[in-house]
Amino acid sequence: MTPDRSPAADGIQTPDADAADSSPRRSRKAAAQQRSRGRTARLSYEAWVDGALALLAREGVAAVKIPALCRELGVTKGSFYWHFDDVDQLMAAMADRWSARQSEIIRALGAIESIPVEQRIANMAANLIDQGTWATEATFREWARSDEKVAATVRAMDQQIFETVQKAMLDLGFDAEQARLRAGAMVYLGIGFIHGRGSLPTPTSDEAQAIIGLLTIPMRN
Amino acid sequence: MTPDRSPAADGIQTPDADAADSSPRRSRKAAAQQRSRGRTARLSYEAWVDGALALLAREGVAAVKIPALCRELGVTKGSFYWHFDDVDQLMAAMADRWSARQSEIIRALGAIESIPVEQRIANMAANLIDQGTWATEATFREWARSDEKVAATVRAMDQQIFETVQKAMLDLGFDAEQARLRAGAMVYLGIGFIHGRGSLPTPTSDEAQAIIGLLTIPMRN
DNA sequence: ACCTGAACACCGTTCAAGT
DNA sequence: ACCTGAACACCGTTCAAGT
Repeated sequence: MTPDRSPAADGIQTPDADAADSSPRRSRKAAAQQRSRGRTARLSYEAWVDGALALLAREGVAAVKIPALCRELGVTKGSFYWHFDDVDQLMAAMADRWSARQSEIIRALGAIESIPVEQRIANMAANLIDQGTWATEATFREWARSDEKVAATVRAMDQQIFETVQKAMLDLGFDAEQARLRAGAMVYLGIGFIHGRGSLPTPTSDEAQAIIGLLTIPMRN
Repeated sequence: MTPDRSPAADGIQTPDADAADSSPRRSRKAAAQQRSRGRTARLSYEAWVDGALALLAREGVAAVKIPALCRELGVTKGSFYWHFDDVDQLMAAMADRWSARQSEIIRALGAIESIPVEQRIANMAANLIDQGTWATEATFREWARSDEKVAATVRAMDQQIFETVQKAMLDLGFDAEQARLRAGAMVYLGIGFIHGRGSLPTPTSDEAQAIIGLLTIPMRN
């Protein structure tokens, strides 16, 4: 009921912090029961999340149902509730793992100093257009609308992307306000592409390049 | 399964054509039974759709359940299935009515010849930022991901908006390719704003104006 | 023509009982 | 520590029967 101010929503998250504890949102039940054997419990937990992500990738969001997951893993529904408090917690765990991966990709793409700034942005756009990325992204953003935990994860990712792009804009020589404005436009453009592709023809990478050009080198025209 | 190339998705739809038949997707059952009394059947049908839209506006997408709707209208679940084949058809009917309204608004905002082109675009942006519009839009776009009929309706709307903006860009003096590119960027930006607001701070109308400026008058800088 | 009432399948959740 | 099996509430859908 109260707005969820989870620490993950408050800025750049260090991907390693998430990767270190690979099951940050696990059930209170499981957490309490874990101390004695640790290993088996954790493996089992990861198997659930991996299975769910596999189902998601293969058959879409509508297929992620507890009975289907249990059939896949060869257990009964009751077992699920030993590992998770409810289905929302599964979703949060899936979102955590996926966002840790994405977060690492964004960080890597933005950090390579050896390539020019504009190329870094183009790489991020290419990553977005890549099928597989946008499909999973769209699914998680859809979930975010009905689950505050997932929403917080998505917010943290958007924030990280925004800050990465903003820094790139500053590196290009724009002043603070112009950098903020242009970075915001680019992030909204990317989000719009994720949701809008299907309504309008998907831009080719040349066209994507041209649109990025509009926002990065306006004085050339 | 096959990509839905419904005629409505292929270009500008005349809003009046939609408005004339106010229940274009009604149940095959209802359509067959309507000839003798017409009036009462239609009123009842509209009451269902209105009730569902009211529920949607008041309590969000998760609250649009058949039992809740029936409670509100004071009937039993069985009654619902006399008017509709299934819940997807209700959604399609809701989407139709809402998109007819939005379509008319867009058409009106784009058509006023007396005001300058840039102002027309700014008006469309203002309509988008208006709360109420974006909330309902986000909900329908969410539904579109799991319902092909709703998806077709959303596609038709995006297409109409794109063509309106593209025409505005041509009026501003851009050549065909630049107009297409910039209009595409603006539409994706708008869609991104609908889904992304919440992740990033909502732009003020001044900021929105500045972003539009980036895409409409690049040579000024 | 329009609605009721009862049924059925399916999903999320709980929990006592097993090993 | 981890899982089974059976139960319950809830939602979508069907359909014979009422008026």
